[in-house]
Amino acid sequence: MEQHRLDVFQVIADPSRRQILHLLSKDSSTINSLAENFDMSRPAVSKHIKVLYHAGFIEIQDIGRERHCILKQDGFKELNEWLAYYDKFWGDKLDKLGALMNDNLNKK
Amino acid sequence: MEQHRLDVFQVIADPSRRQILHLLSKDSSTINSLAENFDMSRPAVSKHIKVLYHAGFIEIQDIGRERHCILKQDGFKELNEWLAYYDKFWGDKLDKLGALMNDNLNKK
DNA sequence: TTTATATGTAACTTGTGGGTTACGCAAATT
DNA sequence: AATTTGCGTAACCCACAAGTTACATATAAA
Repeated sequence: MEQHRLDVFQVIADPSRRQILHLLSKDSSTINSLAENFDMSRPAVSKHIKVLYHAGFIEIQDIGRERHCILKQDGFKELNEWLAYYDKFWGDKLDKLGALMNDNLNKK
Repeated sequence: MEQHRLDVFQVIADPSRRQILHLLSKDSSTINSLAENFDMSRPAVSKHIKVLYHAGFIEIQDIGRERHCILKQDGFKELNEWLAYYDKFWGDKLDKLGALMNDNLNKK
């Protein structure tokens, strides 16, 4: 039900959000317990959670009045694909260099 | 001589900058010829170039009055490392799931 | 040497993202 | 039933990033 699909690059641009992801990689936790790790207010964290959720970085399980945030892979995939394109670019560049060196070796 | 080391996440958060990187992956080019691909003014592109440069995404060769921009790997590395951490996270998670399934199989 | 080109930069404007406080509500606790 | 807890949201503020225009400079072309 994550409608708007935010720009994942924008989403991870914020250091606080990256730290939230890092915290959640250690242990999934609720919004309040996440907020304890920050200077900012609890509503601010709540906003970040909303953003992370809509970008597919976390999922949320409502347990009573608590919201448990759990890391989710979807958001990362888009980033991985973007980087893969450039990884390929660098790879190709190396290949071409290698081919060139081979050519030169064969010539003499 | 790239002094300040900008936050690479912030840097790639801008869609225009990502498009510049993409254009440069096709062909290295000057600032003016880059600007032709955009609606924004030439100075705006110039600024983006500066940002990309200081974050290690491009290098620049001055040829006469022209500045040739070439893709550079440094900036991407930091992103790769960040993502690698989470890739490992997902990998480990799968491993644990696999171990659990194995345990269950052995029990019966 | 005059003109055109390729660029950097300063000064300014503006939209918006990230913060706040104040409030409301439902689920627990007492 | 009253209170506390965990949370969402609305309304607001403000710094800043990203754009603009105007100007300066160095190189190339005429």
